[in-house]
Amino acid sequence: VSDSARARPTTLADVAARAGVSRATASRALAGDRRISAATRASVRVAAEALDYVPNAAARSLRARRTRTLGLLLPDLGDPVHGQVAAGFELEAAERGYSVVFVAGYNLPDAERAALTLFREHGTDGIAIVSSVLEPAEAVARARSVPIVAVQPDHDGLLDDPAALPEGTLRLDDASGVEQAVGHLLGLGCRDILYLGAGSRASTRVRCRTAERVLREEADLPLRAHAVGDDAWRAPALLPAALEGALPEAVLCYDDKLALSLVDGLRQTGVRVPQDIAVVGIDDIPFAALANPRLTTVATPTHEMGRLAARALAGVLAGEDLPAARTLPVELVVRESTAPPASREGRSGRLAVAGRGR
Amino acid sequence: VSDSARARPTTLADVAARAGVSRATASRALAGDRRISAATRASVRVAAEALDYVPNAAARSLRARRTRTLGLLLPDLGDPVHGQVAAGFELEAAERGYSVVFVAGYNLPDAERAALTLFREHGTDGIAIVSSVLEPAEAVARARSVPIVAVQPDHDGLLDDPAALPEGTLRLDDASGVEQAVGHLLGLGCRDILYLGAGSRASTRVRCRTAERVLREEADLPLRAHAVGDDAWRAPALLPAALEGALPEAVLCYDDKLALSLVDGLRQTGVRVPQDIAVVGIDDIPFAALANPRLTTVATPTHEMGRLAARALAGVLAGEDLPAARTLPVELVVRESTAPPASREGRSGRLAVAGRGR
DNA sequence: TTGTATGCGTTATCAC
DNA sequence: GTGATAACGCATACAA
Repeated sequence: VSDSARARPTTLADVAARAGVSRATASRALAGDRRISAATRASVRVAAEALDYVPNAAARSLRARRTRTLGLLLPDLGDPVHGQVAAGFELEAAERGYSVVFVAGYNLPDAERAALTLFREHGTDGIAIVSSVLEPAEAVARARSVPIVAVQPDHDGLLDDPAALPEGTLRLDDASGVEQAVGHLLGLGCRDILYLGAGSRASTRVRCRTAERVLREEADLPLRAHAVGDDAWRAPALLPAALEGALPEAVLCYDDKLALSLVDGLRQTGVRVPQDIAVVGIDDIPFAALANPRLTTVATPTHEMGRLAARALAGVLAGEDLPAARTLPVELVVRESTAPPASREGRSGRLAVAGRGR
Repeated sequence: VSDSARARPTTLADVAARAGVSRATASRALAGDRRISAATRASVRVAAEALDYVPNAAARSLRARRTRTLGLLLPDLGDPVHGQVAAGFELEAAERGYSVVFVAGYNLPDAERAALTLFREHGTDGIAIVSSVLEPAEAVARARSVPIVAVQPDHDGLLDDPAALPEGTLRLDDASGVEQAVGHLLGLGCRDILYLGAGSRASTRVRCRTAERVLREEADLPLRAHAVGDDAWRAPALLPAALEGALPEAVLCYDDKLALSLVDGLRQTGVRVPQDIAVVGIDDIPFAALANPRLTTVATPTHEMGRLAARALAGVLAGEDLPAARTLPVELVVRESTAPPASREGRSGRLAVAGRGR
């Protein structure tokens, strides 16, 4: 923190002076403008180097009317899934010369609105919203004609019309994931299946519906369902109670966090997975593969989804069209937490054992 | 994306015109300047509201020479620990009216340098660097007199002079954590202890040294040590080999990721934790508590550390002094992955059983 | 190929 | 209490 360091930062004018050219020429030279002679370009570059010149982004943005900045709104940076999306987004953005402003919205509509306003202030050239609870129409309106892509949206309208997604939307093939999971359980011979949801927003309800439909169509069986709070996974001991007393043969959980927590809660009550009950998660976070038993789950390309979001925005800003809404494939990974109920004669555990399957 | 939306955004001049005042007055009114009459302030506010005015951050920054933006440099947004730090940082920053630009540096010196240059371009008012491999002196120099705090630094100089940390540095009490962990293992009766490091940067070596010292001082025992790559935790099956053939009584791992992965790898080879070997991690990520066996680990206040970093920067920008380097307390959480070797008569497993303790 | 001049939207300095 | 005006640092339309 020396005095000289505190001095006024070097500007383009300084560089121009040192190179003996006008500011305009210096500007063009540093931009690599082919109209400037190679010799001049080189000397300007040398001067800039010597003075340790770094352009002022604010001034550039003000003049150029673009910031080379992207905004990313997501529920929570600390969440393993969203962290992964964020990492992919930042990586792709950086590779394309964009920096990223992150805002956490915690699934709060007002926080999300505030984030979009913040992006407007900062003049972000593009916006990605992950798992947003705002209706797409509102989000687009608030983006003020700045390109926006929705990643795995979670607004209520999803329930009414899942197909009506704006351009640029990126989502996981939840339906396929749930189908694969339920199909797997059915193949194992499970008939009494429960869906354990987290929260009551659209995404969990859509998954529940899909599970219900698949179970009905493929086996003419009813689905049991129960929902716990968004943070219920933090209290594993309370989770077995969500199984409604009667232990199902299998549980499909909203995500891996919940599944891993449920497995732990069950262990506390003496219920063994998969011997007494099968558990499936969704996401395939790294710890799903390290759990004991290793978790059977639906692998989702979260990092890639982040990259694709940034790539789509960079594409638009490079003059391309925003790609049509896209659904990314997911794949069931069968591990140890699921097994045929055949192996479950003499199930143990404090919970009552009662099949509700027909 | 209507044409009207694409139109030039409303500026302060528009607001001023609508309110029938000058731009200067409008600016002051919106800033809540007490010299402007309450009536005028109100009418300007109404006009701004009506026109949906949002100030232009670039223009403001250019003129005001501050951006109300903070830069956060960390190794990887997708990592559970750093994600937690990032979440805390963003939360505290937002509460204090700062937005955050994130850059991932992946422990690459050049990437970290580039990030600091980026922050300079953007004129961030403050900078936090998490787990940076740059020497503090270089980081401070590159910050160009912008306040900078180092969170849990990881530069090589740490090895020579752990005490020489610049103001504002925030770090975990690694020494205490390792002491508690080793003390716990010693108390359990473990004599043959191995430290399993990740990578070869300073932080893991410091932990190794501390473990060595504690073991020597408290029990006059030698420490075995082995290091695997930064990403070795992704391949659990390969980890047991790092135990050097002879199964130690206990393993202290660089972090929870590695510990959980090791436990999984051991399970594949038929070695039971904690019956055959005790495993301790560091961090207490959420999944440490959900593992089977639940992981004994050193809990670190990662989210809080992020908050403190943002708070320190906001404090400096509000005129306070940068707080002195601070070491945050950590606490051992004893769970299921550690047990007395007494219970280990007849250890099983494919690995040779050979104590090297005296 | 290079230079001159202007304006981006805001805040701050001065005057009234 | 309010208004005119300058300046922040850069990119670009226009001139040469």
